[in-house]
Amino acid sequence: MPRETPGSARPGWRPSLKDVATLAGVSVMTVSNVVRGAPNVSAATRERVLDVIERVGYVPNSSARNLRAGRSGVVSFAIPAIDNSYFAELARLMMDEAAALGRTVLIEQTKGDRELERRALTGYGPTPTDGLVFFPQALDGAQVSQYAAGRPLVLLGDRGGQGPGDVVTVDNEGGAREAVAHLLATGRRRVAAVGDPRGPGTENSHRRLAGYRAALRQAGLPFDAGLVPAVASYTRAQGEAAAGALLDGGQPPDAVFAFNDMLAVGAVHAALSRGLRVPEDVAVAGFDGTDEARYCNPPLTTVAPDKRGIAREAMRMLGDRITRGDETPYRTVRMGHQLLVRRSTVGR
Amino acid sequence: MPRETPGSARPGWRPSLKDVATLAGVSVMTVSNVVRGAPNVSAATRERVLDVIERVGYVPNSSARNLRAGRSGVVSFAIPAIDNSYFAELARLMMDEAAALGRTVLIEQTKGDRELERRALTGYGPTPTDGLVFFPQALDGAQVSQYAAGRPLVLLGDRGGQGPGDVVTVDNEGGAREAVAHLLATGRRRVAAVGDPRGPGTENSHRRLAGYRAALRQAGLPFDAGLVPAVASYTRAQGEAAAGALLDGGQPPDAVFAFNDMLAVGAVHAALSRGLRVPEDVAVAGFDGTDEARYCNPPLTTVAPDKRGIAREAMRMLGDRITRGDETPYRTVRMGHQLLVRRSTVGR
DNA sequence: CAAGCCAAGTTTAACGTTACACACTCGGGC
DNA sequence: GCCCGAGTGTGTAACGTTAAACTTGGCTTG
Repeated sequence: MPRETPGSARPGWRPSLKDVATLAGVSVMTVSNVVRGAPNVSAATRERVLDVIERVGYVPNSSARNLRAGRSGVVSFAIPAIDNSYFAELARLMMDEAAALGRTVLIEQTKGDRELERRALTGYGPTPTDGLVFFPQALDGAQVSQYAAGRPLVLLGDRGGQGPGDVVTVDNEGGAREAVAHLLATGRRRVAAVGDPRGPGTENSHRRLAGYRAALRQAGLPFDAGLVPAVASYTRAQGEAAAGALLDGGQPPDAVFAFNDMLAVGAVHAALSRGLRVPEDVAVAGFDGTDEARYCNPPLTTVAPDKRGIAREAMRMLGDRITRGDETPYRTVRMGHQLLVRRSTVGR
Repeated sequence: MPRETPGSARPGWRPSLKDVATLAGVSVMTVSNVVRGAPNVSAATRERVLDVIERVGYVPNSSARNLRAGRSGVVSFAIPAIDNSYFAELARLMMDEAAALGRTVLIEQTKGDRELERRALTGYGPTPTDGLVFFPQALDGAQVSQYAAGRPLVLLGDRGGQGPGDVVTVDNEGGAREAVAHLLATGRRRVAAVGDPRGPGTENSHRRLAGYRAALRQAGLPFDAGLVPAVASYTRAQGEAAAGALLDGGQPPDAVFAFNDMLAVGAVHAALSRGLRVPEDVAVAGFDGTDEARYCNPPLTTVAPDKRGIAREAMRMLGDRITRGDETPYRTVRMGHQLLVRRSTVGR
């Protein structure tokens, strides 16, 4: 299916408006009008131009368009890792919501790296983006604020008070408290918390840890630092390692609350591979409400944020900032969550 | 952290080279030279310019750069769904490999939709891309060839003979055959194949089905269409439904070979939730070698393609087409795979 | 000491697109 | 017969960046 080429046909060559115009015997503007569906083009002319476009395989050059328009219609979704089921599902929803608003999503992996997070925030990089939805991990509020500097920004995850952008979050502390309270209600007394990322870490982790402590307090149980191991990342492997170490210890827990579903899946695996029964010997609960947790064996009890709601609100707020150049004070939206009780904590 | 703004400070305003130049008292080209690290700038001048850049928060406009350069450094990775663990893992690797080559990856979800696949191929859309790595699902070779028309293209997955672009694949038929042969070798006699997407579907599925049939043939077993249900998508839910229906039938299988890990996870879930034991009552094997399969309970036997190799080769070949305008005949690279035997087929 | 050369800049002209202002040609109303 | 407006279409300038050609002045070199 060879394409016609008015000029020299260099390898990567693509026809421009000008080429189409020449071939169709009209001006560049008329072709542009046809392409954009603008008025003031007769049916006959339109037909002729469309023929040529079809014939030479013209596709508008989005770089030129973006330059002209001053915006690209692309928003970045900056997350630690796309192969974390929660982020994969969230990414899918973000793309859906963005598409509904006529935007495209560019996924950027920050891997919890300061420099990569900085780059995502500043908008450095080969793709022009109009703003971003950002899940911070390495950077604190002040740094985020400094680097983003005026770019439309929506932050995912808890923030104490005013953030450097709009915030969409769930009640991390409440969700964690409910999950742990549920574990305690089923008679567990040594509940481990897996996911504390020592040091600054994400605000989310701190909230979930706070929820854990609150649940213990309400039940009149002491906080035991020995039941709260550090993890290097929120992966299945780290969950297995951390839970495994606890289970191999002198005073193993009778329940594990993992700060996300990846860790929880790892914890379940650690228990089962040691011949322990879940939930009889050790109950496991997670956070994220991923599909993976649902299909885990046993199915995983988990705190499920309203992911679609998060995606919808994030894209809506970001869109407002972009199109309206919205200068109103930053808002925080807290989406709902649900404790999905499954067999990993209550058995059959 | 307010930024200095020479002109009027409209909401979405960002400083350009010109603004920096004015403020620094040099020409635009000098600023450009500083930014790009080009020579012929004195240390003093460089210093002064960098100061201003820092002060006003200048970030290069990539639309203008891309327009000027005629390419964007962005490649698209078009897949059916990012929340399929295999694609999520592959996406991560693609991004890593691309970054090593100085490129960025834009993930596009086609959802097995003809129109979305067409858009990905033509490069329509707000983001300029230099080419794409494409996992076809709805479109056949001729259509792919027509729509891509000269764009650098790497196809993922089996193709009979010459494709409309470079091809990176694994031995789907061989992998499937090995997996099924393994099931048969453990004494299974009624092996179901879950994943046949009736109609055209992906070439991969057909190859895996061919491998399944080949293994049966080698073992002298008849092909039973009743053991090969259709699925609507390669998801956990479809795997559960398809396997569930088989297990609830009059002549349930004693093993299930699922065409990907998502389906396999669903199949395991279907079996366990019916009180069946895996692998004692029904063995389950998958395809993809995802991390999720490894952490499944019981851990899932799966055919693991060399995903990193796939990502590396795909990006390398695509890069060659882009930078060298490579016009050599299309090549096909077949990456290795490994049958990872785990407890879902052999027990303890 | 003229010729040449180098470093440190500047000027110019694109890349492809589109907003805006302008031009032309018909019919029809007065 | 002249003007007006609607319907079509064209020309110009600008978006921000950079390759390439050009300028300037100081310094080496034969």
